[in-house]
Amino acid sequence: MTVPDDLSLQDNYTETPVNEPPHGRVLLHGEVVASLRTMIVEGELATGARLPEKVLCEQFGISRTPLREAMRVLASEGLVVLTPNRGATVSEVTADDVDEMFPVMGSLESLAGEMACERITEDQLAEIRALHYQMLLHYRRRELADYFSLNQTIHGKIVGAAANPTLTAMHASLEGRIRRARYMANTSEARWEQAVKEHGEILEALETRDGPRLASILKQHLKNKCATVKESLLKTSPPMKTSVTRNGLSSVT
Amino acid sequence: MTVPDDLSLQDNYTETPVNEPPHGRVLLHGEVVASLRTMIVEGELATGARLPEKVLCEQFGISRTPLREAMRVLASEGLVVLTPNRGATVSEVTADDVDEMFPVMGSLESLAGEMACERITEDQLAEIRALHYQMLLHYRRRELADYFSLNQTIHGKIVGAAANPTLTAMHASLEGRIRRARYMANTSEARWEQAVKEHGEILEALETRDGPRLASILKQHLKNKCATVKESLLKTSPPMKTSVTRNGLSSVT
DNA sequence: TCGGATAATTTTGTATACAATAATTTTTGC
DNA sequence: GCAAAAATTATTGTATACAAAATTATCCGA
Repeated sequence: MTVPDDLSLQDNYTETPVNEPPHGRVLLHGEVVASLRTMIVEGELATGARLPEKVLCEQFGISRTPLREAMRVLASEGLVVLTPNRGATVSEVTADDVDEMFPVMGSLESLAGEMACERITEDQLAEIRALHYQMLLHYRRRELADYFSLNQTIHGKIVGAAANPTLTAMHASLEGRIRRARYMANTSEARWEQAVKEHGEILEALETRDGPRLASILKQHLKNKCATVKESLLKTSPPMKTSVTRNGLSSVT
Repeated sequence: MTVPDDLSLQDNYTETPVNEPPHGRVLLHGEVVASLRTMIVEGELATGARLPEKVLCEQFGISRTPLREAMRVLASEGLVVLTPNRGATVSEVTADDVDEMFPVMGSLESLAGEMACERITEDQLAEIRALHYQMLLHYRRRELADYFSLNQTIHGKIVGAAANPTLTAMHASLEGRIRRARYMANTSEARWEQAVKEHGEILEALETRDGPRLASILKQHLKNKCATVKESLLKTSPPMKTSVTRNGLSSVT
């Protein structure tokens, strides 16, 4: 399997503090960071994959300077590991990492829920409600991927409703790292049903602006999600190795 | 006022994922990141200060390449703002930022407290106890700077006792950003007394391994700290402007 | 003298060059 | 034929070069 090798730099955006460029043009490394971040988080670049500069430079059509800047940033985000004189690889996600990340995610979302109850507007609530029922539809139809996508969106909207940029940034960063565990496939029917039930309670707590209740539901919801992921990690065979080559991304089983 | 201009690169360390270098030598940009991060967090480089590449390169004795890499990393940490074609400046810390950061800090420390109660060893507890009573001594003697320093250390030790690297990293990053508000000076006597009282309760909760109680004390403790900082920010005159020059850091009132 | 336009200078963003380390291949000795 | 050593190649880390943008200085007119 091979994907197109021209990763031309469209207008991806970064949340890194970069002021508006006076003349339209933007920093190259930022584009590359956004691109590679997506590729890593979405699993297009597998865990452990080497990231040779020359190849990536050719694919992005840039020189080594901005590419290397991007690598340093991704390393500081924990998505990439740098080994001096031996370059960069996509970082690994161990079961221990998952075990660490979820409690933190639970705290962040719990806070988000509490703040969201104080600040959410009727419009934002209506949006979340719509997403919720759309998600329920996907659940009925057993459309797992669509379900998960909306699920993420809803959690993101709740965090957004908390209107706290620091919280949003930390949540986004951690969410990206957690997403890499890609547990989606192996969710048991019972776990799924339970998650849907919790989402109903989440909406209810939001509607009644019951901050403490929402906080506690979200914390429990995340605890269950953590258990789901760990079950999945145990069952799943180790992820396939992909590598970056001149011809694009190729699976090497 | 001027400080020495040779910021030679000793062995500062980064928590960025960088494997051991096979041959002792380490990545230059990492050293610079650590150095500049400290300078920004400790307030040696004032909020809003421009960071001209040429000057910093001379001071660190390196070329622009690793310096610029360091700038990108600091930008991704939120300590520096990049404006295309106009370079880097130390980011500002507004009252709104403080208002955002503290609730998140409250959540993180609250989680840390809960986990610490589950995992803390007798040895770690003894260490914190020693630090606590040392801190009380500084309080009695009205040694504010020493008090604050130990205070930070204790909070850090509690987070460390939670034994969750993700949590530790996020806490450290946020702690650095909060420290920049440097509220220390204007803490009222009443606030100080209250904080000391809470620290007594913190130690008590740790000793009895009462996770929920510690979590709630810490959350309240951070809420009060937030109020202290905001009082202080209102009272304080805007911070003096320092700039980076060939001769070191110079105050320009 | 002041304001605005133009020119010189500085600073930045990206590309390339060069040196050092690591990986690979070839050679050599047994 | 195989293992170890040597030589070759590739890759990385840092420094420099060059072009584009922004800043500063200069000039000119009123």
